[in-house]
Amino acid sequence: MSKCEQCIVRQFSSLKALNKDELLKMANCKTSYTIKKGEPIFEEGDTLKGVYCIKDGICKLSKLSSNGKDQIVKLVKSGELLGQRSMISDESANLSAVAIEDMEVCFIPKSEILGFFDHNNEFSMNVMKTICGDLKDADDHVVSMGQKTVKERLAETLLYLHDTFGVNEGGSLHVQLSREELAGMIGTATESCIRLLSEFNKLGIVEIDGKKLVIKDITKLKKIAG
Amino acid sequence: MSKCEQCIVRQFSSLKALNKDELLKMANCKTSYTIKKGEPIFEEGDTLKGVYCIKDGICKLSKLSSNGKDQIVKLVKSGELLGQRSMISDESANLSAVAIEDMEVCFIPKSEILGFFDHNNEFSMNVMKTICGDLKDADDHVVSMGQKTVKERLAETLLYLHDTFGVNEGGSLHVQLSREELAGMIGTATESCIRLLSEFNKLGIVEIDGKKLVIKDITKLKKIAG
DNA sequence: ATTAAAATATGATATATGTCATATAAAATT
DNA sequence: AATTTTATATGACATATATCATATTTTAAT
Repeated sequence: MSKCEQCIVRQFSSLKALNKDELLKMANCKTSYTIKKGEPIFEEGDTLKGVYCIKDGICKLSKLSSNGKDQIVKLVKSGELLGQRSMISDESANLSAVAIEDMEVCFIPKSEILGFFDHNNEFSMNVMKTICGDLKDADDHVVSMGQKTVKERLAETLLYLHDTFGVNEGGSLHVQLSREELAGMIGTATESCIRLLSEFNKLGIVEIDGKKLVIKDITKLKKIAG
Repeated sequence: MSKCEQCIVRQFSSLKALNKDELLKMANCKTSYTIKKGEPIFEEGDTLKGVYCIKDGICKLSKLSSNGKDQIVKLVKSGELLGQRSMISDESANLSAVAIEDMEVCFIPKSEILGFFDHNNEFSMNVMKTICGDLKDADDHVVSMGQKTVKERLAETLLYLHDTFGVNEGGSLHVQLSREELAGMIGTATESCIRLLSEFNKLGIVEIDGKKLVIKDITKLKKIAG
């Protein structure tokens, strides 16, 4: 069982407010998991008994719509916590969390986290700020979905992937989504997504090599995103 | 200066956790406003120096998109607080709040609210739960925007207005939005919104009398909303 | 290595939605 | 009451996007 003190998650998440004692206590009750690409951490409707610390890897948070398609609401990377909202609202998960690359996560039981809430004000405030940030992002997402065209949203999404998750050696976006997943982020049909990517490719904005996408003209992309 | 103890807002909002002393203290530093239909409470980008208690009336929270149109993200009614997120994130307002009917609101300075945060755990927890509820709603909103057609979203929105704000004597929806505003909620052009309303009218689903909309066949509407 | 399955790509076409023009109705102003 | 402005409504048309079909490429399974 590894310690929580040196864990990368501490530096970024609300957990940075925890002191040595609290971290030790947490290390004792956590469970570590490895999750393979494509596997779920939890599914919408699941009753979560705690939160998940993402130590490594990236996952998608999505929800199945009545049309049978998955809308991806958010991507989450290492250093973040999953399931905070469900825990606070005391509701089942509203979204499914599925790994889009191999992941390492730790599960921390609800009781432990709720204990921190009562005794560590800074921690509570951190969680609250995180959720407020998520709310702002979600509101902006609604505006974008309601007012922008698919093309604008594709441009916006590519920029988001670039800025949030960075690029590999060679310059391709680090997050490698299938066309279906990319379409699921944008809120469009897979074919439309493919077509627009081809268009961006022909315009010299994006270079396509299978799942590897290289942004060649970020200025144009920003102009399109509006 | 009226008291906060009997105020309707207390029953519904996070403020129900406040004790008599806290309410008295709050009553002493609050300012009451009357806001006429169409007037803003605050605009996106404004620096808020506190939160607003909605005592009476309804307002829209919206954001201007790069296409020059306003997307309405949420409607807020009496019993709710405005500006909590900005206060916690310590950021300027992300959305504009504009009255869609005459309103009575009270302004409570930031310092006052932040004091409650430190000393009243139940209050903090209430605020957190409210914001978590907003986040869930916003996520669902994103899914709906991304995956549903304009017709489905119109049906959904009419049902939301019906269920959340109720109907007048005569059965018409209590919230009376202009067609432009309704379109702004759905994320579509005003003409498309008008056209689909006409279609619903011809199908006997909605009765139209100017701004007054009566839902005649809620079952069909639910079926369309999906 | 061969085969099967899945993902990507593209064309053809249907449909939904946006835009522009214009008419009518309602509301506000003089 | 008359006039102007604004909101609602509808038609005509352009465009964006979805759907269906099919080819090709990539990945997985045997």
